[in-house]
Amino acid sequence: MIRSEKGPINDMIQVSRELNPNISVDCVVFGLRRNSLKVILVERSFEVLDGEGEKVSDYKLPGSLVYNDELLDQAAQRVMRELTGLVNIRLERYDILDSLERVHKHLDKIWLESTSGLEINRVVSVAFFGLVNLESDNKYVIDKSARWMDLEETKHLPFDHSEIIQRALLAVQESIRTGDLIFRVLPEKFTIAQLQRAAEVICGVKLDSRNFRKKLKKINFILPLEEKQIKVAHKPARLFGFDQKKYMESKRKKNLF
Amino acid sequence: MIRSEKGPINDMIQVSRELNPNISVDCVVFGLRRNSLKVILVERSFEVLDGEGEKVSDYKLPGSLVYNDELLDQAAQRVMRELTGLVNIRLERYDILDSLERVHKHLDKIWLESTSGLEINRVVSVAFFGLVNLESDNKYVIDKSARWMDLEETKHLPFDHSEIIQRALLAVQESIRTGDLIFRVLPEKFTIAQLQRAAEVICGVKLDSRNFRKKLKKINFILPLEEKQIKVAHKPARLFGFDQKKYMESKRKKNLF
DNA sequence: AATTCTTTGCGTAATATATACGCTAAGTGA
DNA sequence: TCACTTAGCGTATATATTACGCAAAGAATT
Repeated sequence: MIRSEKGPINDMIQVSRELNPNISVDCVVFGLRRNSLKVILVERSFEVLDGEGEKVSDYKLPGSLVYNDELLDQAAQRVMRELTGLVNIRLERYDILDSLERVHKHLDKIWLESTSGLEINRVVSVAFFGLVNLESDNKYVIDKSARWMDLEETKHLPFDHSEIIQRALLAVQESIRTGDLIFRVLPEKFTIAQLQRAAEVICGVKLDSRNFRKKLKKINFILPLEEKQIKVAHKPARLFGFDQKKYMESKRKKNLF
Repeated sequence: MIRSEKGPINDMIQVSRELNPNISVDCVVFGLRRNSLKVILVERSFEVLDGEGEKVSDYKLPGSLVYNDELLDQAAQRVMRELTGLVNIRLERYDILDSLERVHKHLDKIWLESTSGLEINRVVSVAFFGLVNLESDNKYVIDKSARWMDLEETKHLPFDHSEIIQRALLAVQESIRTGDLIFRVLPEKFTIAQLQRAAEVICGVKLDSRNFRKKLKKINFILPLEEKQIKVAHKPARLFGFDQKKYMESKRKKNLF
């Protein structure tokens, strides 16, 4: 029926572990560049052996069925490791996809069945998002079969993956506003301008640097350090740090009505 | 092994539909009373037939495995209909429970297996919350095997249901702040005081009525009507309405940084 | 009919937060 | 030394938030 050329999922089936045919995870990992947002996709390249031997080669989100003895978070980490080579990306659940027509395209169904070795009838997928900085020291070099893709190139993906990405972007933007997500794409010591640029690119807005600075000064989990930038062709900026503990405390307070 | 006395889940298995042994839903439906919040639980009453024939009778959240041809939202509605008699409760997903130890108590496992007729190894559960007004005209009369329970009585439930309820309460409070949830527990035409009391009970706070009124006046999807209360032993209050369309529009705008 | 009671609903003043934008300071590189 | 760029402070204005005083409107009571 199908022959997988370098089917990534085939490689990850280990003896004595059972994939659950009903539960999967999909990961939407955004990569921040200076002026754009990328998303990581993996190649799906296979040949349909019935009929005319149609060759298919396209890209999809990294995802997989979940092992029966595996937590969803673990499955998401495994997917990233096995399909892209990235480890320890912080991932968060933001959605559950349960439509009965998720695997409605014939090609998608036979691909899934052949790579898993299971009969697939119903797959409920848990969606995760993540965010990394592609300009940082950690270069996030990924496997050959994976690619950092422009968001514009993700309009026509297999399954419901285009839709998943759209919703992930909204979830990331929301987390930037209210959470600590933005500090994950900053170096440990960062300048206010770096923080601002990251927020601007991810949320697609332009902010006034003077007011932005003012606002940050009264956030108590962003602490000014004694260090400054060096060797920059302008006034060197002060470096700041993110205080995890104080962040956790300030999270508790909620403004009700 | 087990004999179910009036096992509610037994009654709902229909011919020709298959329950999926890996996916379940659990529903946390809060009921608003004048001064307290209740939550709906269903009776679990059965007799273990091995050993000493231990009798068990306790309460749990309404929940069920999901049919293979059923959406999660449909499953949640079915659960409420079949286990409590309530229909058309608005329910929202707020969590996924995937721990491997969810069904760690022996009693819970044999109960689940006997009522479903399936071997249970791994159940990932999707949690829903809902909110209804128990003081409204619609009395929300529920089946005999279900009960509106005080939150304080839900500390030691089977499975991980106590924890699920705690998290549901936080999700409801958050939705009250930002969403339209509160309008579902109000009559179509309501006074500002009614809205305030609902918010106070659900969120557990006390608010200044004069400032509360001021705040609501500039929310453009809460429209003042020409009607007033009658036959109340005090100055009659103006009635207000909720404008779904305007609410949807105002939802789009987000304040970024 | 006058009085009392309760809740509505407007107003005001003090304080805090947000926004727009001017201007100087501090480095590197020419 | 000068030009250039970004950092970082200040100020003025508008908008929100909070605390609280008080009159108005109906029903119930006297």
